[in-house]
Amino acid sequence: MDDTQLLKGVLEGCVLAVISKGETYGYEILSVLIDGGFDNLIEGTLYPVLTRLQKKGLIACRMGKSPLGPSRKYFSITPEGEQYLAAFVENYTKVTQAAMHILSEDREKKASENG
Amino acid sequence: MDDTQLLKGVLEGCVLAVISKGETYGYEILSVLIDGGFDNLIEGTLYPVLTRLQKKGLIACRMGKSPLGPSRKYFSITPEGEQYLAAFVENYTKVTQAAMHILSEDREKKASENG
DNA sequence: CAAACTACTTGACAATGCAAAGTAGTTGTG
DNA sequence: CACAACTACTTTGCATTGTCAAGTAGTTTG
Repeated sequence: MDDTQLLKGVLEGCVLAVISKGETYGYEILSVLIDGGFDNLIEGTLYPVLTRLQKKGLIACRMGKSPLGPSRKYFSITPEGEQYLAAFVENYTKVTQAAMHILSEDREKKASENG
Repeated sequence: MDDTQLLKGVLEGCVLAVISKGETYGYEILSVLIDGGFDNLIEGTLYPVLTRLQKKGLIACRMGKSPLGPSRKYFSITPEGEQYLAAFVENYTKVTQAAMHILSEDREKKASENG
């Protein structure tokens, strides 16, 4: 079973949600999401998402030093981003409920028609 | 807000779920899904999904007369399809829970840091 | 034949995630 | 300095999938 398609779009919202909790940077977001259950997430997937969110004006970005390695790009959510996030959560909830409703309706009906 | 990306992959599972409830055909599946909350779903989206499911061996197909219009393609789920559907539901539930967890963690934390 | 409805098909397109590789700063070993 | 390991961000090429727009075709009504 391939999760890839199920992440489409959801990932963007989740990245935005992580940033909304406080200024953070790519590598940290990556580990938060992996810990949160997005096991197979890799840099090549995450960073383009950040670029897109920035282009849309949903997050702001500044360079900052790291105590450990190279400089980091710190991201924070914009007012537009917060609006978008709220709308996203609402929308995602609707889609998920529609899907879960269809996926969970008992399929026993069919079986009982045979008996 | 554009739902398009959120449908990726989910739609396939939902179509399979509808078929699993009993033999049916494209136009009917379309109306079931639209009634179920997938408002913007159109033929050009649904039929390719059916073709894919068939190619994967998850559904079987037979031609049958219609009491109204042209012949219909009736679909029914295969044993493989049922296995796939069960795995899909489990998987979708996991991804959804991970996403909802991240999306719903209170973002009040940030606000309270300001006050 | 024409119009309206049912039903399925197809081609061009855009968005997004993934794999794989690359660029670069920092720290530690020798 | 040379080399490796770790942190951190970037880029290229690709596959999958939903949408738009248009097309094909059977049935009924006039």
